[in-house]
Amino acid sequence: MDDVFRAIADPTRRAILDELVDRNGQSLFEICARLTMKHGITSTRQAVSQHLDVLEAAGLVESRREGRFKFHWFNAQPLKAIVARWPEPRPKPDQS
Amino acid sequence: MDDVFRAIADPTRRAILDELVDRNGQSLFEICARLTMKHGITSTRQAVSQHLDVLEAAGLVESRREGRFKFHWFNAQPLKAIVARWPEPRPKPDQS
DNA sequence: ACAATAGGCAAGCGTACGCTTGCGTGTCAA
DNA sequence: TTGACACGCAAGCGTACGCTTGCCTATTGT
Repeated sequence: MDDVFRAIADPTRRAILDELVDRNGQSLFEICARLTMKHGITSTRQAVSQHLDVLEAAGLVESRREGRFKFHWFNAQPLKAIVARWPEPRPKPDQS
Repeated sequence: MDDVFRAIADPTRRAILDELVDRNGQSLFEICARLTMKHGITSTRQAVSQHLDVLEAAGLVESRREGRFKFHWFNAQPLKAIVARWPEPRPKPDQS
């Protein structure tokens, strides 16, 4: 659970999730290309690969190796626990 | 929006939100006491104060000064945009 | 076979972050 | 008035994080 919060703390990783939602099952190179094209992120392939490792450790991304490609899929389930954690408390009283 | 992700990335700040949900409108000292009692967090008052600044910058906490006390209230609204950001994409195909 | 492609591993670097420490400010009570 | 209490400000420190660089492995195509 801690890993999920850490994973979505970085803007580049959030952009990766955005791109996987837009097109699921991308390879590492596809993700790199989309990050530079659509988000202006010029990070190296290794940097993106490390981000994907963090996302995968958080359960937000699943991957599968096929030949020389490694495809990545988004998994939204860990995010749902975030909002469920903090229910609405008694509201703040107005100053009077 | 970026501030929200950064704010909930830290476990101490998440514990602060937990305590504010449990009892809304606490002062800084109350929060410090609860963190040590219920979470084993021994951070200084200044550390907790800085955490509250981050939470307030993210819109997750509102505060009001009354006399020599500063009371804090939780605001869950910024959290709702998180789950709404990443809708469920086409699912990952099973290997066959 | 051999070159090109897709990706992995590990070390190093700079910065940001969480935290402490020391001191200052304002409020309340005796 | 004076001391105690609740909190703020700012500088410094150590660590973790994001990123690069260099080199290596494996798969594909010609």
